[in-house]
Amino acid sequence: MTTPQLTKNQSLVFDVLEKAEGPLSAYTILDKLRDHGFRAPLQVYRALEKLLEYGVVHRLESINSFVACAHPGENCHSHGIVAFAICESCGQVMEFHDHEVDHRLMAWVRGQKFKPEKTTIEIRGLCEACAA
Amino acid sequence: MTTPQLTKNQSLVFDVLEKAEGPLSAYTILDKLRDHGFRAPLQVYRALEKLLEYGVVHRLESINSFVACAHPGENCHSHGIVAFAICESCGQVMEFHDHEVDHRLMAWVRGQKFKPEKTTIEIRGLCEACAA
DNA sequence: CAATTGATGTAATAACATAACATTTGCAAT
DNA sequence: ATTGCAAATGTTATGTTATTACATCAATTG
Repeated sequence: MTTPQLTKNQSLVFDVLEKAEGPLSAYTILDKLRDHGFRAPLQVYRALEKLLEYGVVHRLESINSFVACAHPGENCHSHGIVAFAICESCGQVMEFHDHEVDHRLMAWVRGQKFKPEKTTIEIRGLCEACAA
Repeated sequence: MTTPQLTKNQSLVFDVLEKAEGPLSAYTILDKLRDHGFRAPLQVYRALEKLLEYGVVHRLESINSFVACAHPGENCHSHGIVAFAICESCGQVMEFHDHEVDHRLMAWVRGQKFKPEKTTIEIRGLCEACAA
């Protein structure tokens, strides 16, 4: 499954996220795109919806923000569950994957006959630089 | 660390959550407590803040809702990372703990010298009954 | 060209959360 | 008992995040 050609709005939103230092809220993205004609939140949310679907952007549930996938070119959906470490001081996000974690979680849900659709793993804390 | 005596508002909020079938939003809790004199969101959020601190209530980040801890009497904070399976159809929540998952995640953050404060693991999908 | 589909534009509103400030309550120290 | 403090509460207003509803536009296809 490859990423389709992005539309104009999708490209604009994606570019903003890619150039950002860290995660951005939808409204922050909106503000950054006012000059490009964006006027309403929905323009951002609709683009984000597609970008999430394509796996090129992640949503950070615990901080209501969005971040470009750390694996440009690859399809993140194929890496198993994505985990994030989010620095509460500087906002920097580290993305990682751990197959053993995936395996344990999936073993648990299988035991419950639970059918997983979307899994969130987010660790909030302080990055090395900020903890010092 | 034992749970202190709850205040009036804290007790009211906690009782609502305990009697609920599943997670509730802060505003749903507010509505259920109008008869008991609640008028403003802050009354709910302030109580929730304490209940979260005491570990008797959990916040589900991915659905902006709150749920009573599944281990009444025990202190949930001592169980390590709490994970949730949330049924998107019926809203039911299952709470579980997996020490191996904790171990893997903590090993990863240690490697990054990241200092974790709060970790979220939420699996959304369909429970056995709803998947049928 | 008509019909369908997906993308976009716009306004309004819903849902979630906090800031700021005033007041009250519980309780320890004197 | 009274003072002083910390925690809890009450209230209004506002800030932030997300969606509904409806109109329009563009590309594709039968």
